[in-house]
Amino acid sequence: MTDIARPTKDRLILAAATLFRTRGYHGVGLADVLVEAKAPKGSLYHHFPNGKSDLAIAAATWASDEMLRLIAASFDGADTFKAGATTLCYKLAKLFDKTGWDTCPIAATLFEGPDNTEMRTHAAHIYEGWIAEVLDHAERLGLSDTDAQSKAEHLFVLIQGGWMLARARRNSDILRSLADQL
Amino acid sequence: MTDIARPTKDRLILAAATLFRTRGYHGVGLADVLVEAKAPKGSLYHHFPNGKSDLAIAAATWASDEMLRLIAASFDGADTFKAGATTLCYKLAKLFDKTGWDTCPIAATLFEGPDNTEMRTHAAHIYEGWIAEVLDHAERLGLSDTDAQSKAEHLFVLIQGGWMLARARRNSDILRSLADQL
DNA sequence: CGCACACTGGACCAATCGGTCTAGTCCTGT
DNA sequence: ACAGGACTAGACCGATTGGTCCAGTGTGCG
Repeated sequence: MTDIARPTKDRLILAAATLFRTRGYHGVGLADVLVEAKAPKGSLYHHFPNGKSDLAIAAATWASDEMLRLIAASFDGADTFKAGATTLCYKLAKLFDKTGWDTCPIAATLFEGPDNTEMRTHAAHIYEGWIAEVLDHAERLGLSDTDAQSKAEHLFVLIQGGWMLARARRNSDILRSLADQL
Repeated sequence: MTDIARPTKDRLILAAATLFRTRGYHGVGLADVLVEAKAPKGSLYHHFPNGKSDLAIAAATWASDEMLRLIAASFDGADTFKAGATTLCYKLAKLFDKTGWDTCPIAATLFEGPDNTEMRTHAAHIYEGWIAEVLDHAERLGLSDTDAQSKAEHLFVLIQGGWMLARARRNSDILRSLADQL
């Protein structure tokens, strides 16, 4: 609730994002997070009064912000939609190789949690945010409204599905070939 | 190990498949499965000596077989690859509406589990099986080898990503529009 | 100085986790 | 009839789970 994010809080979010991404919401115990973040339990419940679910939402939001930056960085210097999309796919392939074989952080963190409605709507909100970001760039690059919406959704679908196949194969090649399908 | 699958074993597999699909491997306790399957714990460990992980693999295999049947049913009466793929997408959309908003059963069951190498390789094997099944139909319908491989992978990616977006939106429309992208 | 408050540290808790074990029941072949 | 294995039934176990609680600690402000 304070204006400045504190180191401990950040460490918790980062640790949670990393762990949830690789092992899923239920697959990670608070103990794991606390060890990874080098923080005591008291701190966790100070910063996130609702405990694990609060932490999950914060972690997912953080991961989403990273993705939005990645999208922006890919499309900002692009002349065409396809060029931007291709750059994004290649950046994601690189990220995949670097971070290893994890799931989409949002799906791992929010979809799988308790029936918690808040989590699911937050996940949907995040995904629509990604599509909206792509859509903005698509329109800026000259696509018609309906075409832009369709293209943005299509890119989202390709990336999600491609990431999953890359994960199963432990090989990022498929991600790089995604742009050919646009 | 017997030749005939017994009702109790089937009930366990079915219950596990359903629960893992909706809440993920770690999100489901054995107690949940046993209640759903109306079976005691002794039966579970009789049929699946390695417990939860055995059960997960059996559930994933069962789910995969269902998917293979769905693919076959979609392509068997089709004249073109695109027609078969379209039918498959529509069948999946119907399935989505019927079963509700779950994840891909394989991903939910096997990806998220313990570091267990067996589980992950089994998941990869299952996915390649789906792609191979589509690939067979693609070649039968006249596509060249390389084209067929690419098309089969592309369809897999579209379906996985589309299902995820459908889940977030709780709306299967996107699945029906997938075939336009082929 | 000393008060207030944000934050840390970790002991502690009930509940639940996956898994083990054994006694009992059922069915089948002889 | 009876032996023996397949299967059921559930009590029980130690470990771990998410969560609570409070005594301390540091720091900034009066």
